[in-house]
Amino acid sequence: MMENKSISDLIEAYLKEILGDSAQIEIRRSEIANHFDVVPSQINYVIKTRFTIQNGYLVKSKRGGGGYIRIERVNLLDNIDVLNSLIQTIGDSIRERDAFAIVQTLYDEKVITQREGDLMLVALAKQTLDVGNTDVEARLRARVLISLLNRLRYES
Amino acid sequence: MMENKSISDLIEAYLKEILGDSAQIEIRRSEIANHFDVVPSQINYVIKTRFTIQNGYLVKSKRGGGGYIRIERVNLLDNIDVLNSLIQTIGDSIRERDAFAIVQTLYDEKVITQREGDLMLVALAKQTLDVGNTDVEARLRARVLISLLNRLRYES
DNA sequence: AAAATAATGGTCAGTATTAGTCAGAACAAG
DNA sequence: CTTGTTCTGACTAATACTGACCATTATTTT
Repeated sequence: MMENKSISDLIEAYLKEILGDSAQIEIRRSEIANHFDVVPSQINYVIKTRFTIQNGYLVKSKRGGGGYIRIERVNLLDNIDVLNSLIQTIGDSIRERDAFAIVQTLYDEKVITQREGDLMLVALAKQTLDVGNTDVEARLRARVLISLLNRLRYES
Repeated sequence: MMENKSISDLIEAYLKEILGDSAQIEIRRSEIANHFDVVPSQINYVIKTRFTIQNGYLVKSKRGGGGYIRIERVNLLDNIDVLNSLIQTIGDSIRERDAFAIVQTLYDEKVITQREGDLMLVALAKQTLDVGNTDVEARLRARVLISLLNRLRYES
């Protein structure tokens, strides 16, 4: 077993080094690329493979003058099991009443507050998502609900 | 790491600084431009991108001798007129970035908590609402956002 | 008054400066 | 050799900045 780390590994370690105890860092893609003498897009590769939400990182960026890439460490919450099992029952399509039941479950399990639940209900309501096609609407609802559930897995 | 802000960011911060707790300020475009050593039209750029109604600001101006640009801070939900004009600018279609700006403003005004804002953001995100058609997506986003706003409006 | 001039701000298209995407080449492990 | 990972670069997208030209209002001159 060789100790030969890839450059991507070194970049990962470097970023985590300067992250240190900070909640977040802002870097310039070209600077990091320059520092390691690689093409800029490799920084995207490193971020995409090593700073995912599953690993507890949120990444945001801005282009143009004064642009940056911000890497933020987030706390993964411990309701993951509840959320995972709920996401599984959704599939790629869900009716309004079933979505509402899931929100109710979240509230019962104290994963969300009442107000958060109310906002979720509005976003999932037939009235809001109706696009004239019941199938499309149910798929859309599933996407919205899954996005919401995934967001509940962590906090910034 | 380093804070590499663009000049537009600095101008934005400066204007918000002198705005302070005041309801409004009146500036001279050429003065600000001079202060930061940029062309006057960049002030228009900063205002157009950072002091929109979505961001919670109303801007009026007058040309000619004694001309000025007035920047006024407004509350989105408290003021019926402001909310109506906001909903009007949303219309039946809105881009992700404009929707995000509105949610940010609601958070800044303490109308919603950070977590509520985060949930709203994912419900409005391109990733969530993308249905393969940009127009349909933007219309959906408008409906979701207006539903959420109305929910917040009639709650308090 | 009317006309000219001065003193403002507005618009828009073009350039500059960042980051993102994606397909494919290069490389490493089995 | 096969498969999965790393690395590259051409192309794309988003944001910032600039300057020439336009529009509006106030002031001065005739």
